[in-house]
Amino acid sequence: MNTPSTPTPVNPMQQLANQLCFPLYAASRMLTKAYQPYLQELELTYPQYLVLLLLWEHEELTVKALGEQLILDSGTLTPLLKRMEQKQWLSRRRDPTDERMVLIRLLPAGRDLQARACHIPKQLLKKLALTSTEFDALRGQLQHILTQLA
Amino acid sequence: MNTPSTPTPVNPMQQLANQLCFPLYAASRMLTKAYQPYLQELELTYPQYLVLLLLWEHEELTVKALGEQLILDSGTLTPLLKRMEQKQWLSRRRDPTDERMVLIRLLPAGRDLQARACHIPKQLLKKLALTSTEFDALRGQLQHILTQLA
DNA sequence: CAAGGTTTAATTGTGCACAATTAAATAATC
DNA sequence: GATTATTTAATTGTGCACAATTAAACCTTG
Repeated sequence: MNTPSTPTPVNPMQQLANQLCFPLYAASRMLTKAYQPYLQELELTYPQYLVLLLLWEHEELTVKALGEQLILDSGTLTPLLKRMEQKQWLSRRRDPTDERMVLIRLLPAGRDLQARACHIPKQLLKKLALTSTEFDALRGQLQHILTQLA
Repeated sequence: MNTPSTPTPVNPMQQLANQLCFPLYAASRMLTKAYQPYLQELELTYPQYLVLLLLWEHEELTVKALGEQLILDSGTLTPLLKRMEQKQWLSRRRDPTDERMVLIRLLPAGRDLQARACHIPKQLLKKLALTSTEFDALRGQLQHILTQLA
């Protein structure tokens, strides 16, 4: 009872790309939500947490360097960093030797968060419940995708 | 030359969870960007495209059903669907038999997009450059994560 | 050293994403 | 059948995410 004038196309959601891209999109959002209970205690969002991860390593970074590491532009970072500045977690100042650049420096209150956040990765790993093998495979494939789409 | 009073913690970004969660977060955003050139031609965003994928299959769905499939709540969907309604891709009306529900129905202009979008999945697959084996493994692992975090 | 080009952030505007609240309709229970 | 509880969308408010533009500082090259 299918009229030849309206050929039923392949079930669109069953298309291979959609079977991968939607789960990736959804998993990313679920993951952010999984962090939420831990980050909320620290009044932190996931992107802000990523900024701190980098500052805990380097103490001082330019906006550009942060943007390159996180693949985020100044349109995202500038207001985010201003919010973090207001909470005294970091400072923002122009580089005196090159006024184009803005130096983001970790402040004591931001350093203090490190100890309070150090348990988070372990909690997340537990939630994910991946074997070591699965973990490595997934990381590798995500890296492949990042490389491909870079 | 390391003072014992400041024990250097494990490089935070090297923590296992961060080596997985950040790539997942980044890959998801890169993927959305990879769709952009194709979707832009159709004046469509990625979440709007996902709504259409479902409507191409079902013609009419409630907001609740869309939300369950896409893991999005009315706070996200209501304004998104209103924008799509304005473009005449779909209609929104209360279910007469249960006024709590809003029925989203595909309109002709929304149906027309199906033919214009049908090449997109193949283009994306090409960009991802995954072998069939990698593809299945990745899909399975993302599914695992979605299940774990559900 | 002046003109033109490049680099770096900030700004502007649009569109998710989601928590929390509200409000209306329906269902359940007494 | 009125009371209470549940379901469903909409609303409100905050915070990304990103394209496009702007503006200042710096660099280059003639």
